Amino acid sequence: MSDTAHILKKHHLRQTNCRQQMIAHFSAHSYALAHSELEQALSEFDRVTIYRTLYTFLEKGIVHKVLDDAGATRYALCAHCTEHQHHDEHVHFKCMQCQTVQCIDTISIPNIQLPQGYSYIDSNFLVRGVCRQCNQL
Amino acid sequence: MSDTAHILKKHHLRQTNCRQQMIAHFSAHSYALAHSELEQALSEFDRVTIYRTLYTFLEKGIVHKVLDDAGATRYALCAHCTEHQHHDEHVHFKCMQCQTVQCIDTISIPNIQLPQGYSYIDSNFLVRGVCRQCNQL
DNA sequence: TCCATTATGCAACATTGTTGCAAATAATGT
DNA sequence: ACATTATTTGCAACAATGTTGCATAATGGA
Repeated sequence: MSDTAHILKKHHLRQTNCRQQMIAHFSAHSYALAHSELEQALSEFDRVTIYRTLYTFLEKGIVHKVLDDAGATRYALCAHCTEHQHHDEHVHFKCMQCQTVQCIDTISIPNIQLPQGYSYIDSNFLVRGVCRQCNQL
Repeated sequence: MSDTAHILKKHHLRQTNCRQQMIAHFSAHSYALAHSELEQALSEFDRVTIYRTLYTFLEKGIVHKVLDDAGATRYALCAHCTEHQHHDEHVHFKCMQCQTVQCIDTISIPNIQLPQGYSYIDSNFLVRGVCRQCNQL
């Protein structure tokens, strides 16, 4: 069974063309994808289907949301998420030159001490800078 | 001279009704405001004017962008920003109950060590949880 | 008060995201 | 292989968010 088929099966999702291709597309890219990029790359599917598939993947813990400083939400494959809980406490890095956003799995988000009375659910850490590839130009 | 007038003068901006009221509105709220909230509160002004004023304020370092996990961008007054550089390395806290996003000035973003080859510009740290007010219900 | 510059309002449009419903498809059991 | 059922998809329509061009109005300085 292919990798993409396996991921779908693991999460009790039906094997559909759109889902398989979306997972394949995520796997083929090391950076977070915005809806618009998926729409362009997978133009045989309807915009709405892509939105709904992203939503399904989010729910099941297949992808996680990546905040960007410029409007559109991006998504990236989860490494360790489950249907019950996302575990994405890693840093997201946005390169201001090539505009890509990637997950930096090697740095975990430092623990912070919230003020009295605040409780913690999760967090999202976006670092902006210039990535290795762009720095070497 | 009023506070709002002073802020505009400091940044060499003309004193206009919309700008003054926007700054006043920001000052009156301890949490980050989305465009839609400003539009509702300042309905005498055009949507476009509010967008452009936000853009101007961003440029001048009067407000900073606050990332939210749900679509729309929010903005909050800067404490220490200038036209030349934003200094917003504090934590933003989103309460999942009342949905407000506030700046937590008392916690600064911990320094993180990026992988080799990456350079740092700035960062944006969003913590999701439940705020003090909502926890006390 | 006049003038040059800048800001605003309006219209039009582009992008992003959502909802309802009918037709197509996937999984299941026979 | 086929029929049944539940789910997914495509389409249409819409809502929300964000952008651009241009004529008019307002601001600040001479």
